[in-house]
Amino acid sequence: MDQEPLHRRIAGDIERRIASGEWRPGFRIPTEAELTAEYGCARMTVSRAMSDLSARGLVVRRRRAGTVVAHPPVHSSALVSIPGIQSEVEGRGLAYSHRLLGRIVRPARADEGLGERVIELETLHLADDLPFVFERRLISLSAAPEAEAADFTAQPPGGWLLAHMPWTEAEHRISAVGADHETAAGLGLADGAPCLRLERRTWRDGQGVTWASQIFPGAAYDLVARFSPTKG
Amino acid sequence: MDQEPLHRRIAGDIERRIASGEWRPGFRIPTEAELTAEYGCARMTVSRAMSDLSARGLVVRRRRAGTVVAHPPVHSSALVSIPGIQSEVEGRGLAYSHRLLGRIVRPARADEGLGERVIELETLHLADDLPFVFERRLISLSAAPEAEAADFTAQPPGGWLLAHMPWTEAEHRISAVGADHETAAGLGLADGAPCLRLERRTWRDGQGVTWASQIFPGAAYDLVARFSPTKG
DNA sequence: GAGTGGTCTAGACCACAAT
DNA sequence: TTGTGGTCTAGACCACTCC
Repeated sequence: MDQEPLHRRIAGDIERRIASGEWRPGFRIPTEAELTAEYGCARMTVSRAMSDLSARGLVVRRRRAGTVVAHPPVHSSALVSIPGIQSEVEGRGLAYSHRLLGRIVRPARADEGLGERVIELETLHLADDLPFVFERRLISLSAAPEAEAADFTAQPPGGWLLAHMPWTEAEHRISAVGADHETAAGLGLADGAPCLRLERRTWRDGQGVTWASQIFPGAAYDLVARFSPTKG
Repeated sequence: MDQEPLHRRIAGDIERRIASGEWRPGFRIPTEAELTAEYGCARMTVSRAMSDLSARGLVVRRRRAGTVVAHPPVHSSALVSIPGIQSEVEGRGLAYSHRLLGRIVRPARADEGLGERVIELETLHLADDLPFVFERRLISLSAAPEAEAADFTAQPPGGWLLAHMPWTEAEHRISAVGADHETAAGLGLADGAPCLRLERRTWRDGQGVTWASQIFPGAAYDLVARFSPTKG
């Protein structure tokens, strides 16, 4: 009967009226006192429902002014799923494999933000033995000294890092580039073919751990982002 | 002194210990009862702090088992900011303008999911009078009949829609493409130059409203996504 | 069975902003 | 001034699930 908590029922009722267009952006929602009376519950229960809606950006609450339905964002944000390559490949029902193309250890440049020494790796990721992603990666040996002894032919760098150095902060940059000669050769494309580049930087406790540039053939790959203000 | 609510101070304290690595993934956090004693407050206050952390994915809570620090996601998601072009341009301190290059009204194709008739628009967006984005857009005249009479030379289609048909659901697709001849001409690029394509579909209450394909010069544009499990 | 989180109550005081 | 949300209390009962 009563599985759904009351605060979620209240939030859901309001959400439905917003989604259906019955309550348009700018519409002033009943006050907590009114909703408390309507549902016959304590004010804190209504308050929790409204706080949840507010946290999800569906409504805007201001003291004295009351609660109004939010306007859809001009600068909208959407959750984009940043794929782990291996799980991405396997999720498509293909066999994942990888080849380590290059590995050197060298001093880090100051602008790399990765400490004193880095290991520099080039990896080709394959799906059913066909090239899928060309990856260049730097790993900070200050942050992850164990990386110097790791066998990156057995485990790709991304997987190794996930297991050994979980990050606490990440930044991704998505851009379009033409494949340079080396990348084009690795992926079997024409020089200059449009590719999606995903750059990823991660930190652990403020210290730079790794930088990676992953290049996907443009024709074969999409990032999809969904945003639904009414569905979290 | 006491501006910060107690529940946020509690959440912040815990967050800091997770971010610093003091409490690693899997670590079992003190129970609500223990935290209640530690902070000398009511249990609901602690509960709210922990619920917030849980909603943000920093911790996982299970009855009887207690609350543990969450493992970082394998398949991570990040919030990517999807720009409104005008605000993007103005945010860079440049002057925004636009030119309507084409406009026709025609029957919709079934696979477009936009009702019976659509208006098809081609718009060039400029920053300081230099081409910045080439946009192709379809607007459903079933969902937005007023669009047929709108003056899209005065207001760009995106801005008009935001004002007249706020969406409730959106999907974005990010990919890399080579500029076709028309796009290249519009943006002043060589044919086939790598570009970032942002496709956007929006719905209002389940009904398709618009589809847009916005093409950014690859060299001039990045989408940035940040993810920080410790900072929301 | 007992420890844990999930929800809810019926109050209270305070901060803020519109009037 | 006063209406509104923001926070907090000190309890309570319940639902899980591990032991």
